[in-house]
Amino acid sequence: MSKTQPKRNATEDDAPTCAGGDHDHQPVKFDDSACERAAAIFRALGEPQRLRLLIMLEARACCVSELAEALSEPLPAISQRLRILKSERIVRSRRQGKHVYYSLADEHISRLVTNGVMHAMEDE
Amino acid sequence: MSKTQPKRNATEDDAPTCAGGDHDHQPVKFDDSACERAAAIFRALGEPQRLRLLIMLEARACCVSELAEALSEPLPAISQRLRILKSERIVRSRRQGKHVYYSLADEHISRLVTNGVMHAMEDE
DNA sequence: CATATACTTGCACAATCCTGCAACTGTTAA
DNA sequence: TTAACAGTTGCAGGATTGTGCAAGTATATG
Repeated sequence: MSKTQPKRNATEDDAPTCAGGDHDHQPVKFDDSACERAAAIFRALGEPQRLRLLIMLEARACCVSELAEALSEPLPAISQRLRILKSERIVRSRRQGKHVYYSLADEHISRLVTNGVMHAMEDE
Repeated sequence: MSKTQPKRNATEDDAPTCAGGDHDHQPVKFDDSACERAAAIFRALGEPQRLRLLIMLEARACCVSELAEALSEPLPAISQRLRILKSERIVRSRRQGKHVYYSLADEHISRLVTNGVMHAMEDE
């Protein structure tokens, strides 16, 4: 046994969350794929342009041209970003006439966005 | 005036969050730099390896070798990732003897991580 | 002081991702 | 059906980023 770790006590329950084992009676229960999925969501949120889109959508559903005009950016760029957000199920789209309205997928996402921005505004 | 947008009503309060203007009496108040900062945080969370680190740190503070052993990865790799997380003030480090203990920076981050993973586990 | 442990940093390679433009699809109106 | 509007998709640069290994720093121990 390598003595790299400081070894708090001699018992064996040393891996509280995500060691290599497959015991699932831990306080924070999560599996490997959930971790990857969560990271994918965070990555999608991790870009100023996309995040700004989401902040607008948090207020209300918008169509693509609305977003493009509000942000002063070409329409294909907006569409592309929405596509990425949709592929992660962060936004959903519904067609209405010749417009496509985008909105946040659920309350969970909404809270995630809000919390992130709140945190960013607080400590800097 | 271009009639690209569907124009819900004729009033002028059409930009609820982040239009180009500089009026700050809106429901969701946030400025440009906050958006970029928030994105930077999300981006840091947006990688499975780093996220896994954070999930471990959510349970308790760990030193680098602990994390390296638990995740079966070379120590420099862990250190590198922690460096990135620290540069975004997502984790903080405190030295204790010959070990350096890392922990989440604050409750806000902890909640962000938890919410993200929870969401990921729910709908897939 | 010299050595071992614990961790950090630098650098180069590879992969991934964002962007912009052009072409294409779908919907409404004449 | 044709034309105009709304949005999507494909593709090729260019930039950013993750990874691995080697070398460097810092702290404790003999």
